[in-house]
Amino acid sequence: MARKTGSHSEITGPRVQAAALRLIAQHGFAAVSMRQIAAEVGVQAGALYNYTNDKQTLLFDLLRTHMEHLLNALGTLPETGTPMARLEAFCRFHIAYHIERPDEVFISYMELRNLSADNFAAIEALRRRYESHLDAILKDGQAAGHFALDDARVTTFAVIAMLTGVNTWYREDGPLSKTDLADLYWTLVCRAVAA
Amino acid sequence: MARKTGSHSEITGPRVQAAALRLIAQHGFAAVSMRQIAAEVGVQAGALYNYTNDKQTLLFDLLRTHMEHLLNALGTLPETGTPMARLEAFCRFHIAYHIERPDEVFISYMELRNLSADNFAAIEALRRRYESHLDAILKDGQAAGHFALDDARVTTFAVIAMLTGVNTWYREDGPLSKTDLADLYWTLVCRAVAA
DNA sequence: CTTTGCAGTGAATGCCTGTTCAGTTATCAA
DNA sequence: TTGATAACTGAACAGGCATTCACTGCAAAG
Repeated sequence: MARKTGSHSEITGPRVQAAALRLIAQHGFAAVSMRQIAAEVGVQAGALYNYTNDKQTLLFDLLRTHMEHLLNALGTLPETGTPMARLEAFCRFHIAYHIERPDEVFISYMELRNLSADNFAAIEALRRRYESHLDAILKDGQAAGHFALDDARVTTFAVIAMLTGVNTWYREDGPLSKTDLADLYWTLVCRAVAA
Repeated sequence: MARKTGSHSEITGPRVQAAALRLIAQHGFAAVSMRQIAAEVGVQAGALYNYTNDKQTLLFDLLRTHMEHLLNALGTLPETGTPMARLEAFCRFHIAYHIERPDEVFISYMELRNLSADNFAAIEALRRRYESHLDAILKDGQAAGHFALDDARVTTFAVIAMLTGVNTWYREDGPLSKTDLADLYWTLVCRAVAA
């Protein structure tokens, strides 16, 4: 019958994703060719089509996978506790998760415009689900009188932009530990929203 | 001698820049061809080379021009007053300037990786000059005891990321006026840094 | 009215693109 | 050992790429 052991597809498949992720993060989706990705994996360009329908789908799968993992990880955060405690947990989670995945984060922001209309809508829906989690925390805290917000929606955007901005400058070998980093940003967020 | 009146180059030149700006912001540098830019202007691709040495220089000039205009505009802000007043002026300036130029801002962040090494270094230097302006305000306010900052450099990055994030969601025809917008962000920044 | 030279054309250059597919190789099941 | 088939190759396809350049049309200067 069919081969089982000795099948390479379970090895090559992830390697295609990894190579595409790295190269697209570095050079941009349009600037990276299927031949470059194949060379990184060590196969010919045609072999990539065993693992993706086309280049567009390859990009979409990278973004979709990232957003799904992000939402799954978010789902493990406790939903109980004060809004302040939940906000702190969210901020620390966001920084910790994003700082470990700079390539995924980078292309999830940069390559949206290279998605087809359908694919774009799908990724945007996932992103909105993520943002609505923070939005809910802020509105709960506002209602409970713990936060003083002029506009919860704008605050959501502001906080997420601020936290995600870490990826543009943080370096693993810099002077700040990841704990320092999270402490600094949490202080800023906390002061900005506290009543 | 040479023609003066009737020369089109003073008209076509800016039109090339404008078309390139618009198309690159929409589709990305690598995804836009010289033929597309030429078509937008209404000439053949070869004619573009009367206005730029090559595609790379066209991108570089767009980013350099944007950064120089930004720094020039920044230079008109008063250097006197309390650190708090200067910080408020900076925040309102940053939002107002960026919100009016979404395409320039977008490509200045997104297309850095498509610059040659030399060109990248030049743009980065201009960006650092801009950021150092905010950094100086924060350090002055810290020294004068008006701000309570755990790390001025990180605060600079955090504030700039937060303010620039406006461009990702603000729509002219939305419910918020630009004054509302600036008020909301200034409140957040002020609370985050005030002693 | 002739000369000047700018602005733009359109064809050509050599190379790269995503994608397909007939054919080859390697490994397993029987 | 044989037959099946997953995985991959390498060539081919039609088209697009940035860039160059001999040439044309035209508006202004002298």
